[in-house]
Amino acid sequence: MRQGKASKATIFDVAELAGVSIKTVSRVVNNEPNVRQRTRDRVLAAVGRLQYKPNAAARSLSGRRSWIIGLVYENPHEFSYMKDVLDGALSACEEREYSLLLRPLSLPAPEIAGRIERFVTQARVEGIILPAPMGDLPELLRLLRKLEIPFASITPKALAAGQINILCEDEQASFSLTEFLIERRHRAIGFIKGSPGHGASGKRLAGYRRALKKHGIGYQAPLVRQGDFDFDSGKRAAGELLDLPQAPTAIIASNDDMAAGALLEARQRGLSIPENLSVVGFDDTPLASRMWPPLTTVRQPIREMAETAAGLLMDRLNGKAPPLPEQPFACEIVIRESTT
Amino acid sequence: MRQGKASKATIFDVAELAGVSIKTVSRVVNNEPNVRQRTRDRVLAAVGRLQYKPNAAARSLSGRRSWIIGLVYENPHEFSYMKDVLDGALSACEEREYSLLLRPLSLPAPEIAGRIERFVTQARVEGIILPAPMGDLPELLRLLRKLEIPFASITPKALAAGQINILCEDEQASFSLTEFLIERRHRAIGFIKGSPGHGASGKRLAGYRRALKKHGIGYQAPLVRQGDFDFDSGKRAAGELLDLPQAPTAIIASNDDMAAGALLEARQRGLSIPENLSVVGFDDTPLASRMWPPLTTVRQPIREMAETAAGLLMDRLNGKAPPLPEQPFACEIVIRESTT
DNA sequence: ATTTTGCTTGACAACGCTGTCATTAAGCAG
DNA sequence: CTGCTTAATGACAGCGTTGTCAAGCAAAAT
Repeated sequence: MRQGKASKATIFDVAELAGVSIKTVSRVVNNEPNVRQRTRDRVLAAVGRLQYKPNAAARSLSGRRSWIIGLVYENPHEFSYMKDVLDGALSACEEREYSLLLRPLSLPAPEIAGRIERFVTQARVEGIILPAPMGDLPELLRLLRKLEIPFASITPKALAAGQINILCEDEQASFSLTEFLIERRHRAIGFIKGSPGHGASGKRLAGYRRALKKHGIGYQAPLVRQGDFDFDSGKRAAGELLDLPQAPTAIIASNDDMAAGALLEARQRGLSIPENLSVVGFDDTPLASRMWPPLTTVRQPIREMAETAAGLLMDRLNGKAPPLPEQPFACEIVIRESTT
Repeated sequence: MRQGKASKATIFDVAELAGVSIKTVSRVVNNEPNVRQRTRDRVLAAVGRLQYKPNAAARSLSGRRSWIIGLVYENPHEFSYMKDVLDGALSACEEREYSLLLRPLSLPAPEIAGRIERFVTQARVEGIILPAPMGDLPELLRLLRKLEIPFASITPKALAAGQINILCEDEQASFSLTEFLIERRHRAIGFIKGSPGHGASGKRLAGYRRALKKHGIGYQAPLVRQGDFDFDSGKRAAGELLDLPQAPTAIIASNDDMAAGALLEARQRGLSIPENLSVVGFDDTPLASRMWPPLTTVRQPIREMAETAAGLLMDRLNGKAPPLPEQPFACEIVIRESTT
């Protein structure tokens, strides 16, 4: 079946109407230099009249560019983080007239190499965006370097210099969040870690430890529990914390979903929040503001970060000097009713 | 900047290695008939040895096909519905080696025509998937027909015959949900409608009315309130219902987000759920199972529906007789603790 | 044995654009 | 003016496929 009727005009039609060669049309359309203003106007007028749109396939074939970038992500149950990434990336792409192709992965993915390679190869993707936690997979990074395909990673873990890497102040945010609780007189503060492989997990724990240290509170291993960013793991970890002989008066969960789980566990034990237990999360997902009580959490400007990452990547693909090193994006504590 | 190193072999290389013409290679690669088995094997072997991948751009240009379909959606705050749609569509595309391009819209979109037309035209999209509520916009449907671009719509509102239209039993589901409450001895049942433009809104209300009628309960206009599928609107509408001289003992919200809003409003008035008020929603979003109390709601097989829609669309694009008319996908009531 | 038919295969021209390089027009110093 | 440099334009060859059509060839029919 043929494509829709729209856009039949080719570069030849435009050239003819404007009375120039197709190459000149090409120059104008691609904003190349060395075209007289008068000529440019004439061509532009013809383009407008004929509703000319360059044929992407021809352009790719001839220019050996696909004008496509890929977004490789772990497909999570709770999608709000990825929604923001998606929005940001899409908006950057639209601005630059790139297309965005998606490739969800389920980690751990044994066939990850094959899937990615096929993706890059088949779709002729020019570059790849790696939202957390993809940038934390050394294996994946190695593969992309081998394939010689540029990428931009969004992760709190710093990459090698020269790489496009959007950082977030995860450590600082966690520090602030912990300090916030300490200021509210909490001394026994439980911490639920995220998945081991995620850079954010380590950073968030580090911030917690730094805050404890600053305020002279001893680090107690039993107060730190392993989670995996999932609701159920949060519930379970909270249960372990509350079973402790000296149960914490506050719990920091490494994301909102686990915080919600912790909340449920606490409630099932008859504790009321925040009177008996304060709970905080990370990410400020829609869930955080809709549960009861609404969750104190940390918001990251994910959308902006993704937009920036995608933008930098495309600029680099186009040979523009990437004004790369920016300072990390700031997080913001959102105080709600789950904390005293 | 050039693309990665992967895949440099062209159809010529394969042809040479296999000792056949490029056309024969093309035939084999595209699974066309009339190639001797021996020849086919020889070509396939060459393809394997050279790691040959057809160049998508050349293929599109020559074949006048883009192998791309588009997903046009309203970008909602709560993305869980779209996540399922995305998963389903992506999986169907991967199976058929199509690419999926996204185009989020914010309704009402005055420039919708332009954005869609540019999308179709620029990306050379062959067909479009319309998740709810896009299929409910007559203006959009008209535009697509004008553009002569095939589409598949997911909506409870039936389209003209012959169109690809994945239906859901919204009406029936709402009926069952209402009946479920009636069986639990509720007589004054409030209903919070969804956005007026959405087909699902009408269907869900219709199911509610049918159930009331069947059980001899009079329809009372004040018990039905307008919402817009958003948390805040649910909270507000619930407030109106609870202000009624004869407040309902149960509230049906047309989606989970509004149900969460209703729950909050009720709680702020000191009502306990479900003892003083039962609340139900639609969609079974992650939110529903994470809030307190967990929400009784209705689950639709969105992922499967989207996968089917995308599959049918691509099959039709490829001239396959679309085994179109299936029966609607069944919904399932998920009973949790928000109802007595 | 000869013709017909249908399956295999190949030659070659598109497809619509960009890259390269040659050509022309314009600007400018001498 | 003239010659020289540079900006503006055009001619044309790809880019890697698929579509069309003709040719080859073996099996079936006469």
